[in-house]
Amino acid sequence: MKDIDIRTRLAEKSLKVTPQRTAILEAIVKLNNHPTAESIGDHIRELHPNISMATVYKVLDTLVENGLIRKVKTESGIMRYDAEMESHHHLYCSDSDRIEDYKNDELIEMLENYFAKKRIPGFEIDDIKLQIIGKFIK
Amino acid sequence: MKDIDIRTRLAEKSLKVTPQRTAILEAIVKLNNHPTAESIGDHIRELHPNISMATVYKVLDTLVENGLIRKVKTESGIMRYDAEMESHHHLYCSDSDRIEDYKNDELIEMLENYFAKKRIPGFEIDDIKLQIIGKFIK
DNA sequence: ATTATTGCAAAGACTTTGCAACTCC
DNA sequence: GGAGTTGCAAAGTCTTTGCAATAAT
Repeated sequence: MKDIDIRTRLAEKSLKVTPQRTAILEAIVKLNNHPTAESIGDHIRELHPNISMATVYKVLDTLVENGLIRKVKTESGIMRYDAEMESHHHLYCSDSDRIEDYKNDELIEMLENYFAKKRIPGFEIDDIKLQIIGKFIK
Repeated sequence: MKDIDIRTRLAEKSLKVTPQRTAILEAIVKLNNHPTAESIGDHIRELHPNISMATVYKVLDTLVENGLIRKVKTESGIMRYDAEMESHHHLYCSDSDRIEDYKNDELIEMLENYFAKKRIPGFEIDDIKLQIIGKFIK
């Protein structure tokens, strides 16, 4: 995602294109590691030394509300953010705080087929997320 | 799980059987609703008016460490607790903070079979958790 | 008797809010 | 120009920590 795309994506949502917003969205895309608010702030502060964490949080909320990024929940309760908006799952390292995206259309399809046949009584499914916990091996 | 069982389960882990611990473990089992630390505290305070939240948190940590309960992560970042230790998944209500257990051995087996065949390169799976998001219908 | 646990108060981590100054459209 | 956004400081929420008093084995 290029700089121009980032500005476009903000504008498409009728969001004012500010340096803080472009920097934050760009950071999440570039870091590509499900960063925390804190690490986004640290990264941005190299170019925008004056950005405040309040702004980071406000912008993150705005981006989530507008469907430009997603929150990723963690065991520790610290929120992390992800610019990948397509349906995908997550690999969680059981030894560290590493989280990687895991895309697998076949798996998504298998689950959709399964739940199309086997309904859950009293429940209407919107989305399914897999948390795959394990170890990254070299 | 009866009172005697709760005391036994604590003792089996070489944990001292205190009124606070039995009350907290009993509350999680009885509430059966993935309570937060706060709602556990509120529930217990009816019988133990003096229990402190610090104790609630310490006991919850101890119970998690000893495998007697589990933490359930939520979108909001507030931790919730679950006394169900068998492998199971969760139904998350997209309109409220309701979370229900979802047990389905067939589904677990299907996923195990799938990942037995289809490995994830560079990753060794320990556990898989499904978060099924949707709406409870009456 | 020994060791672990409790409760209090205080601190900590992460996040949100109020508001005046400032920016973008 | 006007509505929306930023940054600061302060407050809020949830959770953890230190430590003396207390309770369990």
